[in-house]
Amino acid sequence: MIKVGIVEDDLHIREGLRLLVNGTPGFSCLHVFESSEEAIDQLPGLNLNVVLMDIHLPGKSGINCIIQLKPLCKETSFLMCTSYEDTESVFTALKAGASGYIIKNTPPSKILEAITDIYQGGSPMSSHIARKIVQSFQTTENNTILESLSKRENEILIALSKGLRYKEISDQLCISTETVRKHIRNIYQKLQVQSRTEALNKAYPRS
Amino acid sequence: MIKVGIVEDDLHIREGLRLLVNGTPGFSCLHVFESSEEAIDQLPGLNLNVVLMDIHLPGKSGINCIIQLKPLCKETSFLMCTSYEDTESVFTALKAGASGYIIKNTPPSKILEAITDIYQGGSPMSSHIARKIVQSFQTTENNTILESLSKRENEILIALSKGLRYKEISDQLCISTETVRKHIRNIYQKLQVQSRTEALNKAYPRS
DNA sequence: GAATCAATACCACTTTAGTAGTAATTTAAT
DNA sequence: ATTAAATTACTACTAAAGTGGTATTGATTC
Repeated sequence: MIKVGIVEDDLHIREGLRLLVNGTPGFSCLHVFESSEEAIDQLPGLNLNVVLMDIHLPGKSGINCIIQLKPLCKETSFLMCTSYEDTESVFTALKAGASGYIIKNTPPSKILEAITDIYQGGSPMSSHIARKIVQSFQTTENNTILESLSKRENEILIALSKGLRYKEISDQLCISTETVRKHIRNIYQKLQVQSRTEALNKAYPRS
Repeated sequence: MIKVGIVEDDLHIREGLRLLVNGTPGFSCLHVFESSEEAIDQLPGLNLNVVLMDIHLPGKSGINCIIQLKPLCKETSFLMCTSYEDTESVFTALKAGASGYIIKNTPPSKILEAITDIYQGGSPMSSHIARKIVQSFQTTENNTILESLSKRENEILIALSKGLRYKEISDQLCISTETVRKHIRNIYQKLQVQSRTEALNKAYPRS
C-alpha cells in the first residue's frame, strides 16, 4: 500500500486526485493540503511514501515548500505537478529535493504509473528535463585554466586544495619547500591571484 | 539528416545498426568504428550529430573513450549502448559526457526514437537512472556542520571562502580584525581544523 | 538572578604564506 | 643545435594566518 499525500490549491484537481488514488487498489490518500503552509505544518511525521505537489501554489510556492519539507521528510518522495513543461521550475524543484514530475493533464493511469515509479526508486520525467540535469552534473571542467598550468603545477594545486602546507607538499613530492614555493608563485601568477583560496576558486569553482 | 556514427566491436551488431540507420529516411551512417582507439583517431572533425557507443569495448572502454572524445567533439552527442542496465557504468558514462543510453536489445524503432530524441536535446534513459542522477545533483547540504556554527561564524566562513583577508572581512562586517581572528579560531576549533582550506573543505566539500 | 552563549575586542607570540630576484639542470620543441 | 619551457633550488624579506589567553557586553535560557 503506497501512502500518498496531495498538496494542491485547486479544489477540483485536489479531490479528483484524491478520488483517483483512493479508488485504486494498492494506493491510499489520507492527507490532502490546500497550501504549502498547511503541508509544512502537518506533513512531517506522517511518513508518507509519495507526495504530489503542485509547483505553482498561491502564497509559498511548491518549490519553497520542498526546500523546507525535504530535510524533515527524508523518506518521502516528492512528485511535482505542473500545468505545462516549465523547465526552469521543474529543474529548481528537482534541485530542491523533488524526485520527479508530471504534467497535470496526464491521463490518470499514467499518474498512477508515475507514483509507482517514484515509489520504486525511479524519477519520472521527460527526456528533455533529463538532458538538462545530465548537463548540469557533467563535470564540465574548466580546462582552459588547468591546461595553462604544467603537470607539476597541477599536482601542486591538488595538494594545495587538500589544505596541505608547503612542508607537507615538499615531503610528498620529494622536492624542497623552496621549489614548492616557486611553483606556487608561478601558479598564482598564471591565475592572477594572491592566495591559495583565490587560486582554488579559479581552478576548481564550487558548483 | 541526422549524421550518425557507431562504435561497436561486435560485427553483427555493428552492421545491424548501420543497416538500420542507413535504411531509414532522415538518418545516415557513414562512419563505423570497431574500437575506442579507432574512434579516438578518426572521429574528431567528422562533426557527427549522434554517436552510438558500446559501453563495454575490448581494450579502452567506451567510458574512457568518451572521456577523451567529448572535449574534442562538443557538438556530438553520445548515446551509450549497454547489454543490460548496468547502473554504475551508465552513471559514469553520463558523468564523462554521454547524453543518454539504450539497452542493446531495444526494438529498432525505439533505437531510432532514442537517436532522434538525443539529437533534439533530450536524454533517453530509464527513470531509475534518472533518479540516481537527480540524487547526485541534489544539493544535499551538510547542514550538520554548518548548523553547529553561529550565524556570525557562517558569515565569516563565507567571507573566508571568497579568499578575503582578515582585514577585508573586518572592514566588510565593520568589526575589528581581532574579532574576526577570534571568530575564525572558534570556527577552526568547532570544525577541528587548522587552516582556512581545511575548514572550507569540511564545510563546503567540492562535489 | 545566575548561568550560558554569541559577539565584541585586545595583547603577545609563532608559524605559515606570499613576494622578489637569481640560477642551474633537464626536457621538449623548432 | 639552439631556444624555450619546466623543474629544481637558494637567499632575504614582508605580510598574513594561526595559537593562546583574557575580558566586556548583551541576549537568552533556566
